[in-house]
Amino acid sequence: MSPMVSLPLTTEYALLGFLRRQPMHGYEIHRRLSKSKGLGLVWHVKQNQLYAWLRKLERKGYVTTELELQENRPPRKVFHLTETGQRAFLDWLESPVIQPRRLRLDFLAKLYFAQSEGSAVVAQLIEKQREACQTWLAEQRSQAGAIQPQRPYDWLVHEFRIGQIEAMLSWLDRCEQALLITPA
Amino acid sequence: MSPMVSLPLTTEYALLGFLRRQPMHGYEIHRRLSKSKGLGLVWHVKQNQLYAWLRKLERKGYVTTELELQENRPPRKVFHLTETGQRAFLDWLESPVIQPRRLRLDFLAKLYFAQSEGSAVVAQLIEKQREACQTWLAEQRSQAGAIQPQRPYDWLVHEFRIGQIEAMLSWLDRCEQALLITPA
DNA sequence: GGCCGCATGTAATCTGTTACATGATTCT
DNA sequence: AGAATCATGTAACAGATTACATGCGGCC
Repeated sequence: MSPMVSLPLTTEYALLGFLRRQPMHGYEIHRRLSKSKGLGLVWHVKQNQLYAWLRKLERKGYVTTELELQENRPPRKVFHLTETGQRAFLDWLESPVIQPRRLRLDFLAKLYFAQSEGSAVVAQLIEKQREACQTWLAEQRSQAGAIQPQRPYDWLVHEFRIGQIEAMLSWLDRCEQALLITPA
Repeated sequence: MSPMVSLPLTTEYALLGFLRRQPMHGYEIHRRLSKSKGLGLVWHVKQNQLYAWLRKLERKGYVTTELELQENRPPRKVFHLTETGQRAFLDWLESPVIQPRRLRLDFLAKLYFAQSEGSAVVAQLIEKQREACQTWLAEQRSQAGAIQPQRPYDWLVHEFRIGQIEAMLSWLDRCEQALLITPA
């Protein structure tokens, strides 16, 4: 079902997503992420950590490197996505996030890359995530309902989560409208 | 303004909050946090990390320890809050969180401990946090408004944040009603 | 002359997780 | 007999952050 080798973090998948569009060197990836547009709005990486991740992706076989020599400039290490890397990325891209707090970074990153894959991928991602949100919502509502009135704090904790998830659900509707009803 | 010695994490302040109510040993703190009631709903700590933090708090002078010997049981290391520790805790308790994502853990923890300090503290904490939320909201709205229609993704990112912050604001109203209008 | 951009990295430090160690007692 | 509870910890590893290193070229 899921890939053998586990990459727990979004960060690494997001790097694969960048390399899927076109082979790139680390500095260039960092330059793009530093703009506050697109994924740069959501995801911030320190330069040296970026290089560390790229080396790790190479070690794991998700990318290969090619040295591009330049005159009067340091050589570039250009990273290319492998078949394995592509499969890992697409598996990640198509699965919804499994914790509400993961919407803020992980889901927004998935949505960003899904746009390049066409509206069918976007539509499916949104729909799967909506289902996950509805499951969380039902769970939190049932827990909130089971709380005795002597425990207002416990009730408020669940109410907080319920409010956040409800906001996610109506935002997912907005996503559909903005990305699917009006095709760019 | 803020305390000299920096404790960046909530976790440590929350420990101070526990010890403010009564001196306690590590195992007991862990036992209470393991119940899914009160702060245990929000904050989960691994046992060995808990011990690590308590040692750190002692090193920093926020707590002192006293060994409580028992028959047929391992001795307990009982932690007492110092003056310094108390001041650090109260400073933390009264300040709102400065990033929206900090509501989920940090603010809920502050609110939990504020309850023991009386309704004036609760009321002030909620009010300060409301103001912070309104500032964030205005900021996100102005950024969302400045986006060109060719960039629906960027707009959605801000819309996501706006929705989350709005939900926080109406939840803060619910907090006032649940904790202040109907006094426990 | 000094700083910024290009392009890559190493080293040290901090925080957190996992797994393991101890050793007595009480529960099943 | 084996597991769970009490009570504390160590050791090893994973992740991220900070600071520092290199070395050339162009700009002010």
